[in-house]
Amino acid sequence: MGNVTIRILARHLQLSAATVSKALADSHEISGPTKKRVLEMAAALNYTPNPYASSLRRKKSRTIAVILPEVADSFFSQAINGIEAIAQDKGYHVLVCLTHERTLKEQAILHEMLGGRADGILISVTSETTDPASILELQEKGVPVVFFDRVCEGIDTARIVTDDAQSAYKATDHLIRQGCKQIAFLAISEGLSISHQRIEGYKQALTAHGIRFNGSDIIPCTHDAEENLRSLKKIMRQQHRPDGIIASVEKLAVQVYQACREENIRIPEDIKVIGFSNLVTAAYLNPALTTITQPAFEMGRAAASLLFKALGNKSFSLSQNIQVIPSELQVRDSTH
Amino acid sequence: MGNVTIRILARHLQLSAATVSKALADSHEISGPTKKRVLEMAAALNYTPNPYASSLRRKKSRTIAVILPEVADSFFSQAINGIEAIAQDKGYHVLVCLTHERTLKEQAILHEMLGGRADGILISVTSETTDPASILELQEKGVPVVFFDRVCEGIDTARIVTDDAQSAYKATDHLIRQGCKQIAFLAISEGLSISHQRIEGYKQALTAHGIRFNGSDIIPCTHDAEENLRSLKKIMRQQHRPDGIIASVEKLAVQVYQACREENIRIPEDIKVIGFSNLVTAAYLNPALTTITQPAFEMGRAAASLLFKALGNKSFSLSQNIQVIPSELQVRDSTH
DNA sequence: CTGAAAGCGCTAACAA
DNA sequence: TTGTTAGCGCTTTCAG
Repeated sequence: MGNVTIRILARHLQLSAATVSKALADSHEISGPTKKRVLEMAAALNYTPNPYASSLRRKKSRTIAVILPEVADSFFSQAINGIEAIAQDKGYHVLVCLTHERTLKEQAILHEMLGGRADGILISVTSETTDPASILELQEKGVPVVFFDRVCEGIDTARIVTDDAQSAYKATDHLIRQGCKQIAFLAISEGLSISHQRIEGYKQALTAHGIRFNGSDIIPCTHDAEENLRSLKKIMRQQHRPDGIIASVEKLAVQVYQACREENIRIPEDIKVIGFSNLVTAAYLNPALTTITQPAFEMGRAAASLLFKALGNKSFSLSQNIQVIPSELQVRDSTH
Repeated sequence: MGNVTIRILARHLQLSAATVSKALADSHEISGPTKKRVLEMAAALNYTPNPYASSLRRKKSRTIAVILPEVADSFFSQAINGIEAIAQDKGYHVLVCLTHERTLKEQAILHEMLGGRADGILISVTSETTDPASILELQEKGVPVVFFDRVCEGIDTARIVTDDAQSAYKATDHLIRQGCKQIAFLAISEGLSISHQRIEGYKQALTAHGIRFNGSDIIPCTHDAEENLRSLKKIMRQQHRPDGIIASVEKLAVQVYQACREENIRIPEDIKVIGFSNLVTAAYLNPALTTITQPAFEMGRAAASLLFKALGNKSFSLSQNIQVIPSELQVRDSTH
């Protein structure tokens, strides 16, 4: 490819490769005039460094990996935006790796990271993840790992989360105050800590209002939209249909609307709905959806910032570093 | 980091590094038993290859870069999902680079790519991009570039687009048939080919129906939501308010809803609205939004597939390779 | 079928 | 302040 390398630059300048390298790195060992000459020649020959040679030599990649279940919902999209913004600012690159909610894929990706592809990892685990082994392994290798949103128990590292339990409490409390007597909670994988937290908050709110918790009000949902829709519609047709629903993730909220429409159930008259969601369109839905809005962008930024702190300062400990960024209850028509 | 390298593996196995390398690559030069021994040892020592050493040596990174304006809307999110799916399948990694709609940032990223960070590029240009120079430069270096959605004129390479002109035609035609007499077209940067195409389709539909095109019905919009909202509200307050609106990108559709609400304009009674959008919630908006739905995921997949074809076969020419994946008009209440 | 040797492009000791 | 040298970990001739 006749690529221009540091050696070629050096030859043109009658300098050594080392000098050129240092000059490009703006090292204090190099004189002003030389730096200037080097920079000019680099521009003239359109020099671009080979990042992999540098990575190999320095044993750092200036790349972070973001490992996510999927990028097709508002939360993760917004989070990526936040992460990328910080990374770009620090001169880092962002590798996006999707697990498609599969632990196996996740483990494969994590294992691969042992090779040093990324200097640090931001991860939101799959809903199946239970085994922390591959993450521990990375940590032992000295690769900092920061969890955001979906954390994995059994690993002591930084976590950026939102106040899941409290938010669920607020949501439930709100529904009860709006007159709901039987509130269904649409849950994804119970293994997931956010799921667990949200369920806890839900239970506590029930208790606080003297309502007995009924296990069958927790509706386990899947990642199969069709399947969810079927179960939701079935619930809507029941004798004792719930009069309130909490959708613990964005997709489920949309599916509730769909189920209600297909079964001719009116929101909020027949059933009140609240969703954990970052939909920009929440206010314009029919009816406007009451949401627990998560600070996705901020969580992304916070997670990345923390990771870069760890990257910049080897003695900085991520351990026990838990940041809780509160979500916001935005009351709209679906719970009137 | 006491990392286990091919040399260490070799020492443990009493083999040479070359043999181990070949065995790991499943080379036909290596005997079955040896391969097996190597693989077992690799697993036992938890060997993970250093991707950068390999990249440096082979001059390919098994990485593609996706360069996008932003990832915060449904179209690009879905596209990334499609791209990542294919890339993962091919054993490639995906670097996501955001330009934040800035040409300068875009050029910097593109220029950096000359260093060989990625083997191929998928790009959807910013709305400001006019200068194809940095992209040409990459092509000259032999880095395949595939455009998707937002293409840049003046460069001969593969493009995955949707039928922008036709879609806009259909949208306009639909509004006219629904009785609209004055249709406003909310445009983003006119330099952008998709914008241009869509405006063309709009004009043609007007002409086909014998309606005179009025330049002031093209409303230029920005990336500043506040600003757009202000201009939209101003339009809503006009004497001769349009009775139909085409939002040429997703964000603008949402802003129209907002403006209408704040100005007490009823959709579809006072004004009919249609949006280019991939919102999963379109059907549940108030009123349900008539959309031109783009095949985002498919476009992502198609773009990635094409790129990998070029990557896999150096003699495969991306030139003149234009794939048009049609969008779909989904009629809903906002144009009734 | 296996191994020795060279080198991808860069950087970091160390010497001058 | 600049240069020499070695080597990051891997792959690829080429020789055995």
